[in-house]
Amino acid sequence: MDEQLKSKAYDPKAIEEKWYSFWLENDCFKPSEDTSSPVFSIVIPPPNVTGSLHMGHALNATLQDILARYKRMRGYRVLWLPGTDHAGIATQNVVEKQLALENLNRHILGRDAFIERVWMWKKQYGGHIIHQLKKLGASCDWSRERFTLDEGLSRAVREVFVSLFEEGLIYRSQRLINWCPRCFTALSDLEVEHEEIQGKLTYMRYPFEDSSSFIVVATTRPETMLGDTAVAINPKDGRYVSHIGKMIKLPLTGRTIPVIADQQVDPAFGTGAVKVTPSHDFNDEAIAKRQNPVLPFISVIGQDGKMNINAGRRYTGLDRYECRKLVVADLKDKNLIEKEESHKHSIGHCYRCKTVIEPLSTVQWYVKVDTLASNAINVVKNEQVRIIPDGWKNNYFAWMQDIKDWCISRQIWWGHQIPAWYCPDCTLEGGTSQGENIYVALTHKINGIREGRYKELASCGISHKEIISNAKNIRVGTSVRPITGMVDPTVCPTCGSVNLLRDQDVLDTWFSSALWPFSTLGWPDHTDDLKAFYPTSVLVTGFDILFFWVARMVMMGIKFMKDVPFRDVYIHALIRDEKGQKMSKSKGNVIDPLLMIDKYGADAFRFSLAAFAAQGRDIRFSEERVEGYRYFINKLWNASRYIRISIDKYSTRQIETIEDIMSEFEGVDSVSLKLPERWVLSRLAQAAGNTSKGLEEYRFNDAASAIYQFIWHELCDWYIEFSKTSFEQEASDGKNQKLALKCLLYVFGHALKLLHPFMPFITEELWGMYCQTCKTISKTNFPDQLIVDIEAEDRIQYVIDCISGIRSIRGELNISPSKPLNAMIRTSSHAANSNLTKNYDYIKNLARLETLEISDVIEKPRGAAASVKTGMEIYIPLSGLFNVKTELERLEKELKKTNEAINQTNKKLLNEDFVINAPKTVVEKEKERYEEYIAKRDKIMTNINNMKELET
RNA sequence: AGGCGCGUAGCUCAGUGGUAGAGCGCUACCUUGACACGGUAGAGGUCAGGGGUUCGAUACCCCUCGUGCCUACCA
Repeated sequence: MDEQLKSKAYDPKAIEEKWYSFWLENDCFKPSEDTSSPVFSIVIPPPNVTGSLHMGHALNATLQDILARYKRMRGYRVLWLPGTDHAGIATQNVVEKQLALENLNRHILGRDAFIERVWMWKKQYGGHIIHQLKKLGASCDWSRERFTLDEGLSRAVREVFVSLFEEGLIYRSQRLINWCPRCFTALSDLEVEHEEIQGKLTYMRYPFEDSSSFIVVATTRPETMLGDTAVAINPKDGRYVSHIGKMIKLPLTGRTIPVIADQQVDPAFGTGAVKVTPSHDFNDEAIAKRQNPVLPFISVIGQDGKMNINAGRRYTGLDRYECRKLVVADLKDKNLIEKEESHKHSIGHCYRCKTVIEPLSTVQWYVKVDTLASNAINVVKNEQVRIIPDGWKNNYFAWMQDIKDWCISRQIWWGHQIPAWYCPDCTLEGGTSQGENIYVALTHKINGIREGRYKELASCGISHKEIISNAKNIRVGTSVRPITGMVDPTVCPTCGSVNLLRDQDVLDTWFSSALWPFSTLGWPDHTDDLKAFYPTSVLVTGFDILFFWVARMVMMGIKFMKDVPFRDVYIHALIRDEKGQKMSKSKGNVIDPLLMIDKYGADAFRFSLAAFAAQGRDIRFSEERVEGYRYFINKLWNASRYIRISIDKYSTRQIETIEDIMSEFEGVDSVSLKLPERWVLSRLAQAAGNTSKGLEEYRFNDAASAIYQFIWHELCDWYIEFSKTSFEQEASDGKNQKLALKCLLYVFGHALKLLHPFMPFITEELWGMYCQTCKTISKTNFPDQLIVDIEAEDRIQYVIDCISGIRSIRGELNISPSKPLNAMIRTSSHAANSNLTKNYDYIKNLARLETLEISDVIEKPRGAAASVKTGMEIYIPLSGLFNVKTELERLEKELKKTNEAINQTNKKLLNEDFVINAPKTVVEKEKERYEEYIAKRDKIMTNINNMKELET
């Protein structure tokens, strides 16, 4: 006797690892060699290499795995390509934290040594999330695993960069950007999270130069007043128009600044007068640039978030927030604070470290996105890319139409260093040397100088080589021409100088992620994989990266592959905790998927995620439901035990393999089958159809519930119970065909296949129990084109109604299930009579009857409980332990229900408009219902009267 | 401020222009030969509120309330 027959409970731990290794060893996850098959390909949205699996990943991977496994069983050539991205800022942060523990920092190490160090870290910890995906059962082709900093992917990045630059779609520009003073880098607009906070609005008095009076401005950032270069008012604002052009003596600084006019100023907000700090506020930058001449830009805050020398000696070196306090205090001393009021406003935070971002004016690299974006809009409009559910289309369009140029340079070291070089020896049009516009800060003093223009350093006798190897920071003005190319240049193509400096910045990680759908397949080479698997079939992802990836992948795909990167985009929900809160480390409400797998098994966890994944809604994770699906697996396990026990009991021959039995059974003519067998085959067909339909339409929850419903409430609740009778009948009928046993195996085998994409482990385990030599269930065909048998469904449904009627009487009168009953059924139609008679044994056994009489001439016995159904009346004589009062109550309740139904139906039928306007079929149906209920009511009333006689 | 979504059983959620559903929980009875991680039978819902369209609305439209998210340059 083997393990299953002994164990009444399923233990996932024992088998999951075994089967995962088995699949790997047998190359089950690699695309088939058969190039004539249709192709289905998915690239995984690469998780951060620093990451560990969270619920979002688990859901994402589970859905992809379900699709991949399903399509494999459908005969597709499936590629699911895994990998991770290098997560520039996040990874660098992690390693820098490590260094800090050793009292080191990246500048001490130097760039090369630092990068070496990050690679070491990646080698040691980077496989973490991949390992977790395997625990989940993900059927990725691990032989094709990629990383955004791979040699091949880096070549793709370079190719794209150079090509976009040469086309003028990549350029450098000095403007305000979002700067994270902690990560010390620029961020794109998307990487800034806005959060509403309760702040203060400070009203400050700015006196006019002539001290005649003052103008009051309101601000949330008093410290920036040190960099103000104007006060703006709306040109239509009568209160202030006369002030336009007047000069203000800016407090604390001694500078004078003008009052200017600008349309954007809202007279209704604050005082209607706005201080303008072009260097530290995006609005103010725009106002400054609209003025003629342009307002001066005075930067008072440095990259470290501290005030710089321009802020004045008193404030230099203070943190922005310290300085704010001091400025307000100083103004108060001078009686220049009018008031402070509390004020709600939203401010930007770094998405990696949550530090408040600082707008700073710097030179950065940008991608010009307008034409790329409009193409990306078109392919969604004309459905070359489908977004599912399509509610997200609007968000996509809205974002795309409003898109601004993408800042792609980051001031960090971990990533793809920008392939651009500068020549300090070339001469600009005006005759000045480019070296005048390259500013170098050295790590230490050389020849008495620590920082300065390249030309200055060179003239102090510092060699080019020394400059490069000791540079801490190199800033290059926008007037300096970048040199780029697929090969690192060694000489300047213009002047022949060999003194080239490489751009220090790296590219945004998302820049390489945007190429993922084709760079992972080998582009820019024309590989077989690229030909076979691009465009990919579907991208499965959460909406939070719709813009980060989907949009950018579409742009890059169209641009470089001349085709969209994927046909479908399936956007799944975000997983929240039971209270609907977003899971986050800081809230401490994170549920670790691996914990769930440990506790309930990967199958139960996966199935829960699929069942949760209704379209267009967030998911509140509920552990209780996971537990519920573990029970479901246990149910399946025990159904299998029943089957194996039955085989032992009824099969005289050697056990055949499940594959043989299933194919043999396929040849059986349904005419030779009894109704329960025909019924379960039909229900299987329906379940298979619904499961496929759900998966094809990305309605994972529908697919999951179709298979759940079938296995538990049809196969187990009814067919297995019917089969007990069928087996006995076949054992005694002398033919020894064992059709029912084969049918059960056939249906069970198909059910396992239907379930396999959701629950790969248990289904493989059970499948294997019926055949040591068969191929893995993952390589069988998904059930398809099974036959629906409506007649069998209707007839068995009638039998089920009959059995339920008897069970109701038992249940409601509180009669023990073990007490055998005698039942009489009076039928009122030939069809009913013949149907029930044919299924006599099934009714008798499933309703636990001692005797059963079916006839159309039955006289209702005295003292019997009754149940009235369409076409039949069921009587259970209960002399002795019969409680008249209880039975009366039961009948009264039934009568009430029936009367309500009659009223409802009657109301409709009396409504002429309904009869005239409603479709004929609906009216007919309603009439039938009415008749049925009337007949039922009459019978119930008769029974009630009988009962009352008995009572007296 | 705009845009999007959600409000259905005690809880978590499906769903549909024509009889309101699931899982968990609850009640009663049952160690019946696959399964107590189980079986059988029950209880429980003005489908947020108000208006409109319709023969008929939980579903379609409008408004209100509640709630969540995204976008925005009100200093």
